[in-house]
Amino acid sequence: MEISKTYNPAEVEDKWYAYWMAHDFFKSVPDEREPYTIVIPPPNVTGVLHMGHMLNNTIQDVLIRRARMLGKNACWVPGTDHASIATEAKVVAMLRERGIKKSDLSREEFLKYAWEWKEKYGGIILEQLKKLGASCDWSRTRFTMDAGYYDDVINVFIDLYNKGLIYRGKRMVNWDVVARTAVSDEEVIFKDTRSRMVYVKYLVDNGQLTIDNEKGQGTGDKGITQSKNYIVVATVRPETIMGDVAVAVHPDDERYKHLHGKNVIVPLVNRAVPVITDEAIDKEFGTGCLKVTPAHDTVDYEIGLRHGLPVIDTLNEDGTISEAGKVFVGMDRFAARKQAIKKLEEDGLIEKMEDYSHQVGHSERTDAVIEPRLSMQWFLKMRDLSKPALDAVVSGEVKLIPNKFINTYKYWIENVRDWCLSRQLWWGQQIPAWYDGEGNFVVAKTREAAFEKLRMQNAECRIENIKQDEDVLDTWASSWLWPISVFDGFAKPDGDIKYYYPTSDLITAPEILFFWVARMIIAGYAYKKEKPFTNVYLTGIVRDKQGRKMSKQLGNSPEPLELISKYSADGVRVGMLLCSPAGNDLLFDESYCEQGRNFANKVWNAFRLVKGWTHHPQPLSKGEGSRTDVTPEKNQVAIDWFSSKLSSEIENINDLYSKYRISEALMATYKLVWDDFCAWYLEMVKPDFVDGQPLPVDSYTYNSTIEFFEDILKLLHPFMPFITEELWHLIRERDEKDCVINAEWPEALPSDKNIIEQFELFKEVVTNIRNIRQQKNISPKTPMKLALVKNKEPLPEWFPRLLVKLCNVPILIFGNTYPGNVLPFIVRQYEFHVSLDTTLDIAAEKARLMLELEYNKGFLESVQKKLSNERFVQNAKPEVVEIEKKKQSDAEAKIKAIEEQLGSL
RNA sequence: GGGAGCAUAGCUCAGCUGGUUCAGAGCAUCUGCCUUACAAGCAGAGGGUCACAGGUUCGAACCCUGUUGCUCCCACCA
Repeated sequence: MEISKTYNPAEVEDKWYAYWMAHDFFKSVPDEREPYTIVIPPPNVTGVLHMGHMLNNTIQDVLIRRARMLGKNACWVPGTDHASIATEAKVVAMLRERGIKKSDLSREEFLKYAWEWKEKYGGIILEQLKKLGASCDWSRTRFTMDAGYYDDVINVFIDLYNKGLIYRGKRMVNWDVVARTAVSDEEVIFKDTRSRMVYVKYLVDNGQLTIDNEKGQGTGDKGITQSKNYIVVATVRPETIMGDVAVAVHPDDERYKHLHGKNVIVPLVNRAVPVITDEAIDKEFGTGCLKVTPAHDTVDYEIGLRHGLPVIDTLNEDGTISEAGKVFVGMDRFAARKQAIKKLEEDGLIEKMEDYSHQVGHSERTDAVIEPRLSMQWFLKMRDLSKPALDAVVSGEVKLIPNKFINTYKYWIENVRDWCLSRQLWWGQQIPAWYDGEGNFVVAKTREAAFEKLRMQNAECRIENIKQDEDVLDTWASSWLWPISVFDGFAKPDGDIKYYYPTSDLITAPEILFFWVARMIIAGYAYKKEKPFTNVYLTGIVRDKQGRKMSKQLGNSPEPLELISKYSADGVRVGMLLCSPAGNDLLFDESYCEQGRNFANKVWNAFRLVKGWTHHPQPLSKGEGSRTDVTPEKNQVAIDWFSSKLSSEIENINDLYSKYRISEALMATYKLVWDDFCAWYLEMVKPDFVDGQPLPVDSYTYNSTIEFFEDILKLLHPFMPFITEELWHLIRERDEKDCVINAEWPEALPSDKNIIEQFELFKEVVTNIRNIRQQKNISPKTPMKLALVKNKEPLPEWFPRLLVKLCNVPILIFGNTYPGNVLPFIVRQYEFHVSLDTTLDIAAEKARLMLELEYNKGFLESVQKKLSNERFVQNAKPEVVEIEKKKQSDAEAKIKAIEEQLGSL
């Protein structure tokens, strides 16, 4: 059978994914085993796979596959999030392309389009995950707007309302003028923005008064005191001037004391407003005067409340100036800003303008500049509800990995503010509040239930006149129930949830620590009296090589599916993990995927080698036949060594997994396979050729090698599920259900430290000899002769025959050297000579030895210095002193040997 | 403005309670090899004042202080 020289992943991947599915290997049903559960962070239903998903889901799949192999009942629940704002925006855009305006549609019509969209595009991202190899239990796929899920969200809302934790009120909220909805504090991104600070004159109402506005009155550099009948207010939002209802100064500000209680004229609209005093004013900022616009600024709103000021809302929900603004009505806020400046200039009311850089809130979804806006919304009181979620993380009941996020988390919870739950959108769970049109409202699940309640407040109320709240809930008010709802935890508290909850690990991005993780923990304690998961693994952000976040706009993100077709799913998975240290951002580069692909190919070729062996069905006894150069005795060392090495590495790998150092676990596996297994083990046991034919391999060696290979496939499987499954079936005849996906994770047997140590010595000798070949330009095919000249302890008896195998150099002489030219080298306390046919460059050799001598003398000196330091000998631990003493004697021996060599030259 | 974290080879990172081989890995680089598993490979080599400056200690990449540079989080300074 001819096996391709390179691994061809395309058909292999589809074949095995279908095979796993057909055999229900991803499916989990509760049983007597220990559960291992992951709920996927549900991607937006409109989403397409990006590199962040690739990383996140690769890690989840690695963990779930390993758990499955460890004999746990592994359950990975997939699904999607309805993502109200994002999806609604996409549907609106799609309708606009078709010439349909959202405003022309009824709610029902719009939702019909939205659901059509969801049915058509909603599954794309999940299909893409399958290409990556994600072993989710697809039969459990959930969507946050599924009927049952929808009910859970509504029921929780009603419950929280009944407990007095949800209230409705007119508050200052973050308003997204593009999406025309309120958004939560977490959805506001502050960005450094350059604006113009405009210094606007507000004339004092009483023409008699003169005010001095200059700092350092009369003594400043200008030397001139100007008297003015105005005060100057600094603002970056002159378009809000029409909403001004006062000018505030600090009560202690000497500059303005004479104005307390006076009126000033608001420009543009010529309204007289009082000068008030408030502690909240920063005397140092701007001119120390604040224009008070309660409708459009949080601070101003609070000042307004304290002083009983009116609220003039000059903005429409789409960000245009409202009727109440009186001027620039209907104009967009930014156009109005320009116009206001122009008008103020014309009126001579601008003192000066400055460039000003500050943080401005933008909508996470639409990137529109957020307007603080007063509006009627629903809020959830967070303080008491979040208390258990704080304790859980602080006590370590829920672990954050890496734990540097604990501080951030703590700070957020401790300072959490009430959560604005309502969104002025249609796509989402509609708020179950009902109004009778006369100022009464109730919260109830159905119209009928609402009617019953409303009748208590308003006997006249008629069922056909009551109206449900138009708003929907924030998306996160549904996804915070994800770990409970995906198991029908509300509807069937004694069902699957009992088995799977709390889930094991949550793998997600730190960006949504507050949005989602914190709130899931809150909901978990509120509704299950228990944490939703034990470990939260926070992945880094995928960036490009220049450290920029990958984004569509920058166009710096590779297309994941193209990467997969180029480098194979296994290659890309390995590539993602190679560059993702735990908890740090990763600078992604395609070359990592190339490395992953090359690694897959290496494994493939190791298989080709083993597959090409012919082997005797029975172990051969010694001396049987002439072609039995390869005997079990000869390979015993290699087998013993690798067996020990394998076990100690399994231990190491398990330890790394337990610390969630996935990238390092991969690297340890990589080196075990590439270096230990391929470069050393296989090189030692592979058969020699006689007459162009490889000698048969004895069955003991053959079977051992196959078993090692199988263990290696198991260790590789979480990282490279496809190639390992393919090889699992090629390497041995299997039953239909015998797959690596459900094979048992290899056990670390007791390993022989001694043989591992001996082998390290062996490797050093081999490297030295190969180095000499390289230096002297001697082909590996040319046999060389080696002498062991000096040794304190005997070499393991197997050295000579394995040296022949690996570097074509037998040790022929012990305790003596060769006549003629020899090249010496020292490994630990052993001195070797290689016999050379070529003449030796004495001068060069002397120079080399002198260098080595000098170096060792310096080293010895530093060790002696340490040992002659009394305080070191007294204070250091005895074993440390012992080590230093050993270093001293080794160095002395080495120096002596070098000197002897120099003498003999 | 407040807080957190980071700074180790050209790149990405390890380095766990200060003390094993005068600082490790992978990739990249350089040199020699198409050696019948693999050139997506083999063999070998080079490469670091552990950001900077002080301090503690017999001993510091590691602990302390300061400086510089980067990143992230939080925050209503108009």
